[in-house]
Amino acid sequence: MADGQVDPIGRNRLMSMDKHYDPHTIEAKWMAEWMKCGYFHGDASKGGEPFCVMIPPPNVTGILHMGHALNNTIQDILARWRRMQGRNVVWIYGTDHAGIATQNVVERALRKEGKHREDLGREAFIQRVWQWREEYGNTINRQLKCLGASCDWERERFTMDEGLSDAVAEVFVRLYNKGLIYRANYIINWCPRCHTALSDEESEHNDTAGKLYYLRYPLRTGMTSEGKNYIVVATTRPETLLGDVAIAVNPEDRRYAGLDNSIIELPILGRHLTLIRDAFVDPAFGTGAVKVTPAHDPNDFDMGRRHNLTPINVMHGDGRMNEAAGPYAGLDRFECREKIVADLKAAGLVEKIDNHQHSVGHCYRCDTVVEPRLSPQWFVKMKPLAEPALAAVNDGRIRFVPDRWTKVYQEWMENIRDWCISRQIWWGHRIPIFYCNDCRHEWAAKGTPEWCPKCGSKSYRQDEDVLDTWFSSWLWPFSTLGWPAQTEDLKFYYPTHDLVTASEIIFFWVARMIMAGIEFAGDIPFRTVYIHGTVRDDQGRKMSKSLGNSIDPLSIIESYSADALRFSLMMITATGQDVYVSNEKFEIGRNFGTKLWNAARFIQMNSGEDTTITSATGLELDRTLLGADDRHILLRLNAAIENCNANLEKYRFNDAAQVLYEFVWHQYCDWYLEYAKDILNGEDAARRNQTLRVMHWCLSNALRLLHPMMPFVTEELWHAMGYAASNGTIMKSSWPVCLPEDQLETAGISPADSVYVDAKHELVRLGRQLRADYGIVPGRRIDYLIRPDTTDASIRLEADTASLRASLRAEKMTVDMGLSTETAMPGVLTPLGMLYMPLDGVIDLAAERARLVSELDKVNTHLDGAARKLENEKFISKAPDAVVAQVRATRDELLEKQAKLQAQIASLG
RNA sequence: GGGCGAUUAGCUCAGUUGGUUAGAGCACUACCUUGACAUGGUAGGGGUCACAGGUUCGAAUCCUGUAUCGCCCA
Repeated sequence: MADGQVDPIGRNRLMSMDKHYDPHTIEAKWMAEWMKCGYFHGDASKGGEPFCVMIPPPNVTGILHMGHALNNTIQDILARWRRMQGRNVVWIYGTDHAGIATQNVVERALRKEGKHREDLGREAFIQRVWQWREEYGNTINRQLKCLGASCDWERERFTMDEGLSDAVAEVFVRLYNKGLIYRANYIINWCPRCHTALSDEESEHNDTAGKLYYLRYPLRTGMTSEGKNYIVVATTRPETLLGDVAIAVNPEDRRYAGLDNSIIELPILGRHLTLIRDAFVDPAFGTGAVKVTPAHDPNDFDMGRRHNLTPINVMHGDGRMNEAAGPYAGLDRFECREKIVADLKAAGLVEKIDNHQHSVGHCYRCDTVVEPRLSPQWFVKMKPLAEPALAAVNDGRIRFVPDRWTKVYQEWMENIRDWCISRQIWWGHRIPIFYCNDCRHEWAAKGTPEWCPKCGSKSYRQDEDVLDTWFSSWLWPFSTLGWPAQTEDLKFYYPTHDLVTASEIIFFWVARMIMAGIEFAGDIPFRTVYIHGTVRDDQGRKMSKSLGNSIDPLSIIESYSADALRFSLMMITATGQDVYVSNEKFEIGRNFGTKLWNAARFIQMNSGEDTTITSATGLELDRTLLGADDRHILLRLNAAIENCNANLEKYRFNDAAQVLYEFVWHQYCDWYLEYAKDILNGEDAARRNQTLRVMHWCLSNALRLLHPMMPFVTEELWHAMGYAASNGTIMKSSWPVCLPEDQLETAGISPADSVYVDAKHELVRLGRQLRADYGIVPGRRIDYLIRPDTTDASIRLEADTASLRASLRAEKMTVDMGLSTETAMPGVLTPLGMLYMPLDGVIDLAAERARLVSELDKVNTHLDGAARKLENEKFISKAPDAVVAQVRATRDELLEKQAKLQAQIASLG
């Protein structure tokens, strides 16, 4: 509003609108207004048809990046669209506590004070994290509001909330009692920096340039087939040799025959190793002999178990070598590697060192090289949970969009491995396992037990570890709705509808939610999983802090508006494909917003004070007052509504955006408003009034269709144009539906109108081209002659001469079927007939002929193609009749064109 | 090593079960300050659909192979 006030009644229409839409104050104003009015709030008790979306909870340490902008724009479109369709919508927002990441952040802050978390102790440290969360943990919440996200902010949840923590404990106890949670000494991914175990999914494998060291292990007894008194093993991590317990070769490998009982000496430490034979060893890799270090390599761990070997752990949790490393104790693992290689070289035990590209696990939170480590951890047995979750996708109860992700999911589910859920950190849900100090009993319980359930002792302790953050996230779809209590919300909104997320967390999150939903809430957590692409820079690189190629969505909002950000993202993001963004791409949305704004401004300038015209609730049509373009734009609007809906139903947001862009800009603004100018400036008040009604009707529908993508400018215009009179907000307006057949019929609107006007537009374009070809300055008014092909065309064109004159800037427009051109003049073939431009001056016959001949060439080429097809008997007999008929029609049309062009060329003499 | 995806105009991408003359936005060229909009208008130029085979009356579209790039898993 001009005065910056919200006008709930909507009659306070803009008297003057700026040429340029200024989003800043307007966006903030409407977000505040919507929240104040509670429009985003979902209430189960109001019933109706539910629609529920769960936000992928952003990390509490997170700030909004382009990936969030894309992800949440899509969710917001779904939420706003369904809300306008009358569904009872709730979009749940919240954050997860991001155990490792958050602890890292707070530890970093402590370090600046020269402190370590151990200095504070567990309780005080956790207090400190809560404090941090209070202060900084709300950033993304504010940022999402800048984006316009219509989350139900009243329901904000946090994975460390009391309710969600209760759900976590409940689930742990149930699984434990069911025998699906177990503790085992197992080789896991260990982050020496974060000092904790990681799940397989949290260890990211990157191709890394490393070295392959070929080391000689002396033989105490025996000799290789080549007569050597040592065995050469290849390894990428020589420091782990300190933990070697054997040498392994493939059972089929002839090279090492006869060495089975030999004694092999471990370099440096001098330990005696034996040779084992295991099919796991690839004879083609390295020398075909590998060192076996069960405490430091998952494959070696498995081999060790198969051969009853005792693992030797040579490293501390922080990546330094321990006492078992002998002379290297205390060294960091990478220092140790250098030192050990130097020592081996000095001892003549290094055969060679090759460059070697290999895949190395890195901590997904801090990028430190992960160290496989043997340690006692808690695991969830996944097979029993995976089976029903796999079935839910296989039988179509849950659908992935795009479909190809189904296979990725199936693959992972079918080969699922147990989930390591314990983390050796402090920030998170502490594992609810208790150990009795007296009778050694171990049990799982919610809350704080009073005594040991077995012996009654009050002396017990709780497990020190906390749970993986995903152990709370996998419960998100129902824990946020109150589970384990059977709340009204849970009954009404669960199962939820659409889950919108990125492919990176299909395993981490999506798959596990499906398992948890079925296991604990008794039903699938959602019906559709829409997987969108990754946001990349304009060179296709992932956006990252280290590359410095990130584009901050807030700076885009600042310079282009949230609507522009949202609409641009939708325009350029093909379903499920990665999206390349650059600053300039956001001009699409900004320019479109300006176009929309100015269209509205134009209408408003022409509307006067008659508020009945501007009603958005119904359209009165009088067939005697409708021109062809009025009828045409109403048909186009119907098509836009239909296509927009169809595309939204299919999650084809870019197509939906394109449909609206095309309708508003190219149909409504380029053609319809231009056509309307003539009527608006005309004398016929009734006609003027009818056209204004159509103009408003189309705009009000376009605003509603656009609202899910561009919530702010559409709401502003909704009020500015007076459409808010009945309901106060576009959010509560009804989602557009097509004008029904009978109303179209009553108004005399038929598909033929659409065909005719499209043809007329083509005629106008060709007429303008003729002007341009002859260098007629835009301001000059000239005459045109049309010789229509058919009586129908003639009648329609006859009735339309005013509009044709206006679009072609013509002085006189003659429509005459019997037109004969005695004098040579420029002419062009149009879908409705020949269009001539009689010029006062002499025409350039040669140039005109060349123009027509080139046109004729094109026609001939296509004619040849069509003719060739029709001469082909196989085509006639095998192609569907409809296709053959189509080609015949095309051929006939081209023949007609050919004849006309030849006649025109002949007329030039 | 296994799987998935991509390769179409200078750039970024559409092209939905094979069927008129392969589309859009940006960029480019020319003209235009016209009473909504220069964040604009009008018109225009620009593509051997990565390559090689195959299936078909007909292939950007289906199949096989090759190349390049990217992602996931091991």
